[in-house]
Amino acid sequence: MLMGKLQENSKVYLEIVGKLKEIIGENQLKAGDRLPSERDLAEMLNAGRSSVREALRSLELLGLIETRRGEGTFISDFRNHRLVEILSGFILESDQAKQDVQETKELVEMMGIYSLVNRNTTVNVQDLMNQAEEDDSKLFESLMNMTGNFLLVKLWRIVSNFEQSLQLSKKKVGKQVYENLLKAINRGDWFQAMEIYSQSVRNEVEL
Amino acid sequence: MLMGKLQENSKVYLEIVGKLKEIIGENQLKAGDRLPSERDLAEMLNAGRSSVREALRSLELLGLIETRRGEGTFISDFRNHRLVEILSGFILESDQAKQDVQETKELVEMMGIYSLVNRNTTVNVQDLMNQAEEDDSKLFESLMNMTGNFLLVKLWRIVSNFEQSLQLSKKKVGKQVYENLLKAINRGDWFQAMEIYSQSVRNEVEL
DNA sequence: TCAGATTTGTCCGTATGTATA
DNA sequence: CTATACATACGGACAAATCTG
Repeated sequence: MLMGKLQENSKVYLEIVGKLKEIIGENQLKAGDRLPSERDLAEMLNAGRSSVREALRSLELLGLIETRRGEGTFISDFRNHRLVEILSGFILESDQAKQDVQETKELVEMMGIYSLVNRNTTVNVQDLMNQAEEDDSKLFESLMNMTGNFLLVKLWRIVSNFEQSLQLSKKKVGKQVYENLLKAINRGDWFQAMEIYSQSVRNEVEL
Repeated sequence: MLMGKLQENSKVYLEIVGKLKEIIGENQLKAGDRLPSERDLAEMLNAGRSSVREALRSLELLGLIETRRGEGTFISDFRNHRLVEILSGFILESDQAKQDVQETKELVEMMGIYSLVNRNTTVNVQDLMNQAEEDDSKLFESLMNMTGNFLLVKLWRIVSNFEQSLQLSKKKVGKQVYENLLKAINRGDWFQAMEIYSQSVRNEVEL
């Protein structure tokens, strides 16, 4: 029956989701690594194959794993979750949710900027400006990476993917703004950096 | 076999997820409304009950629907989706991101403070100080709630819970510090507010 | 209180498509 | 080509919870 705790209110497939999380963490499984087969998992966790499948499907929809018929189940890269399209289809009618997504992304970006200044990071202005030529997102992804805070990087990716799938209108930002922002970071002037971001990069959120 | 399109590479449960979205849309189903039973859905969509369950479970894990034994399956408030919790749970469990947890929590708190100032929020100093008496976390949870940004609140809860489970040592912060912080927020002086937080509340992070 | 119907929860058996050695 | 391993999918069976009359 697979009873994780004393009083188990949770359902078997939820317990399995938790177990899978532990398995991934303990074995340090990375993207591309293979999970045990459904039957092995069912035996390991003392549960039915259907319950295992329900757990695996749930995680597959989230984009955390990928199952290929005849091969097995594999950890996928968090960046590849097509979950956002599915979820955004459901929450599309909620303007509040959209607004939260955009605002959160902007807050995460501000966190990154603050973190960079706080660590006295010197950024390569020229390189980053070239990346901004292609796509504004590239610039911020690089900035997030430079913080060295992986959690922040992953949070940014999630929210950024979400924002793109929601097709929110984005403000057009001039090159000069970014250059000033980067220079402020290099000067260690976080007050100025935050001002620039807040006033020139952020999208206005009507209150 | 349920073939939605001509050549379908997609799996049955994914088609069912799509169909469910249509059913919800066409019938204008709102939070609390009941979906057809699993067996009815299986018959309607010409699929097996197991496949229907896989689809329903996936949506349940996301927090988009809720199933209750003996009753049925019901639409949830989409604002309560659990995307962030689930993804973050896996990210935190897997990566060595644990070292980033504390920093990220502090960044989230700073962004919350920034958001409050940015929205010209006036906080009730006395109430919040009382909450801080019990537990410092209470104070910040209330502050995050006041931002009105659901995602930010969720992020804070996740990171905060995880930080507690890591049993990190926390700095002891005096009452006067919090009072000054709250007053700075009410003055709209975010520079001062951030300085107070940064210097007196944050734990030093060795670089 | 009670009995019967409905619904989800869980597991199992079987058949099949696919990839690999 | 064969054999094995694996996911995909369906349907049956029974348990447990809930609802209805």
